[in-house]
Amino acid sequence: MFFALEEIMTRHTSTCQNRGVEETETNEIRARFAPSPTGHLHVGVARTAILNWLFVRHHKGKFILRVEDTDQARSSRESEMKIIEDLRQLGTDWDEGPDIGGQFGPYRQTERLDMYREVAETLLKKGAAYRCFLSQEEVDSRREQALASGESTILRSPYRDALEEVWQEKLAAGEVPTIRLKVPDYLEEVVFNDLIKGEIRFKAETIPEFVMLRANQTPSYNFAVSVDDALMKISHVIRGDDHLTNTPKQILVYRAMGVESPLFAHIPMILGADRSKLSKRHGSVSVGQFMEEGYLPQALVNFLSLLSWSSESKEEILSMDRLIDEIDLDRISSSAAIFDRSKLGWMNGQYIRGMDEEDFIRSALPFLKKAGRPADDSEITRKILLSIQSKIETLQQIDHHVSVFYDDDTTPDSDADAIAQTEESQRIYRAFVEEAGKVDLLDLKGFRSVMKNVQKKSGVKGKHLWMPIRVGLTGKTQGPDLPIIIETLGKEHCIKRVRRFIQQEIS
RNA sequence: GGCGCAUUCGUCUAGGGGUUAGGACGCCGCCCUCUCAAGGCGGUAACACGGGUUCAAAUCCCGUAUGCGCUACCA
Repeated sequence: MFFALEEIMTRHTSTCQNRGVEETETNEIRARFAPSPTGHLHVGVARTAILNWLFVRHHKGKFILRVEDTDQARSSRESEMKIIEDLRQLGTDWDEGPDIGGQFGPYRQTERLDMYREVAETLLKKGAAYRCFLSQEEVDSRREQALASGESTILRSPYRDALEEVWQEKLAAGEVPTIRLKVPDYLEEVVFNDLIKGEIRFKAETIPEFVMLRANQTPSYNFAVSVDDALMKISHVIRGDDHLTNTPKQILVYRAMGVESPLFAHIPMILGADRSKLSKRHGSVSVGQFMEEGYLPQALVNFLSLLSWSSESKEEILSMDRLIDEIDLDRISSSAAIFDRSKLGWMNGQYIRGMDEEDFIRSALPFLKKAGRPADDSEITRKILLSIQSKIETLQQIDHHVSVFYDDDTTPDSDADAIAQTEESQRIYRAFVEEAGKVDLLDLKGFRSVMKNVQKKSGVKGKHLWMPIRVGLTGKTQGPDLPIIIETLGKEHCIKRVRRFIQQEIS
């Protein structure tokens, strides 16, 4: 499970030098998703995962899941499990990962610590990195000074070109250095061609000589990422554009290792309604939360993939297969997108309405149960659910729309009450109670004949007859079709509900 | 402060030298209808600003403004 480092690096180096020849062999598309297990799966991060996954499946490559857990304080195994669960829920799968292993494992950074140390050591020997004995405090104060005097805040450590005696002495004295990357003296700029943003250039003096290995011997993010991507033979790095300025640092690590850089694609960020970074302040942000609120995985995936990407067909409701088929880095725009909840709602509604009966019932039942209603899959329950399928945007809204079937004593809306109080309505209600009392069974047929008689007695017809009845039966001016309500309520409940609106006659 | 990225209807976006600047969400109206939805039809609304280049600029170039990101021994 653990390759000799030199061997891996030589292999990489040689493939990159003999490109033409080895091309076919090393041409495999390999992309990765590398979350840090410090919480739930944020939709912005999920979007990155989805894009990577779609891209890989489109190109018939390999998708790698790697856990970046070097931040010991914030990482947890629970979080890792939750993230994996959410990824599965969204429909993504991976070919290599911490849970299933793979050729280039291990896939947790904390299990790769030896590799980072080895690479750091190698880079030290090659002169591509150096030991820095600056303390955290010294680094901070240098930065403050630079800021105050208006100079560049890019740190150039005094130990960068220190003589061997100097650092040997420090080492002997028991001081533990960090290992910093050396930006080569001859380097003028780092240029790369981002697959989405185009050509990006950084002047060498603006690239910090960042810490690769901390004093506690753990790798920093930029270092670990580069080492892992190189060793795992990642061909395409697709990630948020907040990493754009990290890229030159990482490119320098690849060069120091003598490894060819992967291709980069920096996708635009997802923002909240106020154009700031999408966070809890903007409402739900984790995939888990959206699932709990009754959003469908496929709708979320579809919606997320349409943020900054568009199908050439201009269609918007796209199945997983179509997304895989049509995904194209060239069609990803380069500006940030705002997370529009109302459009997500609409799209989720589209998916809900598009479900066949069985699918819908199966997905709806748990939410009915969660709402404390009898979730028994009986014929009547199915009818109730189906009657509101076109009214909801999320499964969670089932409870709200379904209450009319279960609650006899809801307090009427004010506009409903106003309708119930009219003299005409009162006439209708009295006639209804009287007529309904006469029939044995208030099923659909019974209801129709009762209403015919009510119409005759009250002299009211059309919507002036039906709306008061709706209000009398439900306490609301809107809701599911009346027939299904009658059918599920039955005679007793119908009479009971209407009766409570009848005022005592004063005379 | 430095560096980097971005800027087309309120939002997601198409279009990338010649278009009545297209679609979707939202919103408004109409139709359907016992109601609300759904569905159908229609309407509202945009090229940040200033300079160039060009016969012609939303589109190419340069500036400005604004927003965002990075600037840690966080990721």
